[in-house]
Amino acid sequence: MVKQQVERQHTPSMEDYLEAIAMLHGENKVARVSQISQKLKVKMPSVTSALKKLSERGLVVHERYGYVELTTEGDKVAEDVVRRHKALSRFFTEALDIDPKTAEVDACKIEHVISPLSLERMIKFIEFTEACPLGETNFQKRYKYYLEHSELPEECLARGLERGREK
Amino acid sequence: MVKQQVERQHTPSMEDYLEAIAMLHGENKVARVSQISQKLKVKMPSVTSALKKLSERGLVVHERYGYVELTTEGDKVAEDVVRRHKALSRFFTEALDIDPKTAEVDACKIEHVISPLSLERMIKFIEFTEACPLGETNFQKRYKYYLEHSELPEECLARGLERGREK
DNA sequence: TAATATTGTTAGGCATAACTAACAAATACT
DNA sequence: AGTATTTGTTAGTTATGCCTAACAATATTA
Repeated sequence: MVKQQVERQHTPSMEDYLEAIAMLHGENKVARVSQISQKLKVKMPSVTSALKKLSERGLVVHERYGYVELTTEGDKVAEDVVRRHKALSRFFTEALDIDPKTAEVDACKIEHVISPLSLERMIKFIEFTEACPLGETNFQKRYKYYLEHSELPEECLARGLERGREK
Repeated sequence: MVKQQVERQHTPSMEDYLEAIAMLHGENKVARVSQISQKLKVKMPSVTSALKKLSERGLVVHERYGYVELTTEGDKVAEDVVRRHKALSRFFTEALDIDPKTAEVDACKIEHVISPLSLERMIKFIEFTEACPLGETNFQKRYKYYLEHSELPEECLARGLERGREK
């Protein structure tokens, strides 16, 4: 009788603002409207109006012409976005061998929509492949060979395993 | 001097409509406003207005109170969305061992934002693991063991490989 | 066929989230 | 200190994409 699926609390846009503010805090100690604007590639008035909404929701503190601070709650949300972002970016680069730039772009989009379960599985995937590379039969090595040559590496063929060929 | 990154042609919402219409065509031969409405969980007026836009863009043919058809162009777009959807869904279920329902939900979101490269890599990943399972040292088997037990399977430990421990 | 139910449309409203133009405050420079 | 530049805000516009309410066409059925 109660709403089953919890609605996402914040929009992708709001998450982007929080993430940018958190990153600027990490880089420069402080966050300013102009910097947020640059980082997110939106104009300053967009930032001002976003900050107004985030203030109302108790996620940031921002007084006119001043620095932008995250509240405890805002920081919690921001850190979670950053966590998702990093996990995705890492999964794309390390597991799928995607170039860092594309991985970044994709992480920026997907971080807002991926389910907690899928994210967790990607993290587990990376953990596992790192913990269990099995030396030269290394899965990732074989996978990357396949990516580069578009055909299977020898280890996959040279064992006379006829599994799966013609039924 | 020319725009580097090609803007996405259609919004997630428009892609959803096209995808739904293509699916209904597959299921029922015809697509109607009420069915699209049900499938996408939006009200009928939202469908009507979306169809108007899609008509203007030459992606669907829809005359008042009639069936909805895809143009050649519309079908091309729809099929591409479906392709992305299926690839993602498959990657989540088969590579990450995620339940089909969550995989569907995530595919529905991510299909609109993932880069062609990342998608292609996920497809390659599945192709590779299927073509090269390496029998009992099967990567996926070990990965699933790790998921279930939260610790590494014996094959990963029982080889006296000290790689990476301390330094 | 006339009444009813279903389906679809139109009109109008609302929230999000961007934008430009104009103005105001703060900072930097001479 | 006074002017110019940078930074930030306000006001107003636009586009997307949903919604409800009211109405219209189509389909069903008594």
